[in-house]
Amino acid sequence: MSTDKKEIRLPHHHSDNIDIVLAKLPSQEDCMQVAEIFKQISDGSRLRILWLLCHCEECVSNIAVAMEMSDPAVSHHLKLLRKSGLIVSRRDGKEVYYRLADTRQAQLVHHVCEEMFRISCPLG
Amino acid sequence: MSTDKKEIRLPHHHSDNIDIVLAKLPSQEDCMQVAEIFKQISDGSRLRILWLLCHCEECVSNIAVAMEMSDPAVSHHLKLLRKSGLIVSRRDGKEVYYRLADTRQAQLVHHVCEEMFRISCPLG
DNA sequence: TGAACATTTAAGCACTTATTTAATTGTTTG
DNA sequence: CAAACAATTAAATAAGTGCTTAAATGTTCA
Repeated sequence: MSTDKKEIRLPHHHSDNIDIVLAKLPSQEDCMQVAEIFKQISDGSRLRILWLLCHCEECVSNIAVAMEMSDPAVSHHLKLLRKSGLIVSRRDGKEVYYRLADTRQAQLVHHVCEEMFRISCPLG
Repeated sequence: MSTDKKEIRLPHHHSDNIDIVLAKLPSQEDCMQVAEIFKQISDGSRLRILWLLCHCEECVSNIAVAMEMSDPAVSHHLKLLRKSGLIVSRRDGKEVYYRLADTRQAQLVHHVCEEMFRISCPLG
């Protein structure tokens, strides 16, 4: 397994440590993978659903009413969130309950959401 | 100024503290505002550009070569990042230099990106 | 089994987005 | 001023997204 990076020669030279920085530049693949996580909280509706699931476990119809959204719209977002690994689901009778996943990614996303709301919406 | 929230009555009752949670639920407007920040790092190319600007100040053509992208594509992403307030620019002669903004949002985004790469791409 | 409830899926639509190529603007310097 | 370089903007396009309505699937219980 090789860890070589493509040699990049920049047209201009501004700083001496640019080569060190470029050596650590994440690959396109890694960036796409990480961006996929952030994509989950890049939509207001989905971010709001995730915020709720950071604070309680709930079933689809309750989430839909709380969000003032249709069931299919909520189901669509829950599917994306589950596919990304940020939430998990369990069925109990007729209802399917969703909650935050117990992973480091989910914990980090939870944390950054709380902080960003604190910073950007201090009166909220 | 009123801080009232719309009364929401859920179809099902699963937990007793759901009302407390719903009382703290961020508004749709606040969620859209915060999601707008996360939208900046929800695209792999833009996330990679921002990662670079977290580590150095650079001009457009150098960024384009480093990213192996066209100048207009890079310029497009830089425009979005600047509009969001995460980066700032300065012109020096023919070149325009971009760097991370000195704001709490930018610092938080920087931090969460570093952590997410560490967690999701430990070998990168 | 069949009716009612809960959730998901399918199809379609309006809208957004990332990129390319080409043209334009801004800046320096011969 | 004109040529060269740096960056941005414009137009066009292909792909993706969020939501709606309608249909289908899954589950319970009388």
